[in-house]
Amino acid sequence: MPRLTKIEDLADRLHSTAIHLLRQARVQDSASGLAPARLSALSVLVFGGNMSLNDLARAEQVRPPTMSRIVDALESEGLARRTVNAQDRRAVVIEATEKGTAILWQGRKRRVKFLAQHLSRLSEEERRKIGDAIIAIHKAMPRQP
Amino acid sequence: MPRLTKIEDLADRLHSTAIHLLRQARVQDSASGLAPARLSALSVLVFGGNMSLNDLARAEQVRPPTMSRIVDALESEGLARRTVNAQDRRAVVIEATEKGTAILWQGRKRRVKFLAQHLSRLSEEERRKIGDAIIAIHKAMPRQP
DNA sequence: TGATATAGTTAGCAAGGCTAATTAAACGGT
DNA sequence: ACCGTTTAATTAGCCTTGCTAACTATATCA
Repeated sequence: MPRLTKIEDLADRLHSTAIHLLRQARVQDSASGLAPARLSALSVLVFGGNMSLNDLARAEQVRPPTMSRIVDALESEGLARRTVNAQDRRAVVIEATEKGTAILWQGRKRRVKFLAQHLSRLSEEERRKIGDAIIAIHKAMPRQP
Repeated sequence: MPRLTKIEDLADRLHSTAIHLLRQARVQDSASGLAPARLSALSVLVFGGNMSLNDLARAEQVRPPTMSRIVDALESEGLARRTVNAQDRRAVVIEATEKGTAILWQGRKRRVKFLAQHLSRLSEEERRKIGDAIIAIHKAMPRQP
């Protein structure tokens, strides 16, 4: 067993906690009837707005061919649509349809409600601590370019 | 836009923060040269100790056939081995090899070091807040049976 | 002993990750 | 104005990882 400094020990527990939390929240997603990568891409579209395929691939940390296929699936399910960008006719603009937006909001509500139910069992004080920690974590881990 | 209560707003931000944090940490994993599911299963073996295939599948929230194939891959890479359980000859005991254990520790160190580097930019006070929040989150989200 | 239950594997399918190669459009230097 | 280069997206083809259904082997128990 390697020796861990205090900060590394904190990092380790933070890491495990994040894994544990998302693993539980993810269970709610099956109710959407959408496969994980499709749900995640749709989420970026709904909350990030219309964007090109390359932008969407970058946001999801996958390669363009992978995203192209995911968008194919979303289109065939009527959840997103492609239009050509008039300024640059090589590029496409991908947008969520109304149906896609609605499905995504339902799923988001399920996840958030699930977490909120658990958080509601804590005291005001404990929830304040979590809020403080979120601010600190965002300070420590800046958005990637 | 739906109205969010304070608790749901906290849940939402907690959720996004966890996604963001793990997305960044995950980048470190490619250095291990191991596919994600294999790395994760190996991690359970190293930190959870030897166990049966069903136990390992349950721990990873996958079905036994999926885990059977992942263990096949780990075995063929010399990272884990199967032995028959002498008490119940239907069952197998899966254990990490020395090589598997070493590779896992290296990867874990990379992830933790990465997070620790970011956390080290915070004040003692901010890190204490994160530690407090981890305790509260564990209280709110109990381990699954 | 024989029916049933349990542990694991095999077979076959779908989703989602990749690289390499292709197509079409835009850009840029001469 | 042209031709070479770059860029956006897609196509083709591979691997990994998820699933269910069906099978084998062993254990359990009435």
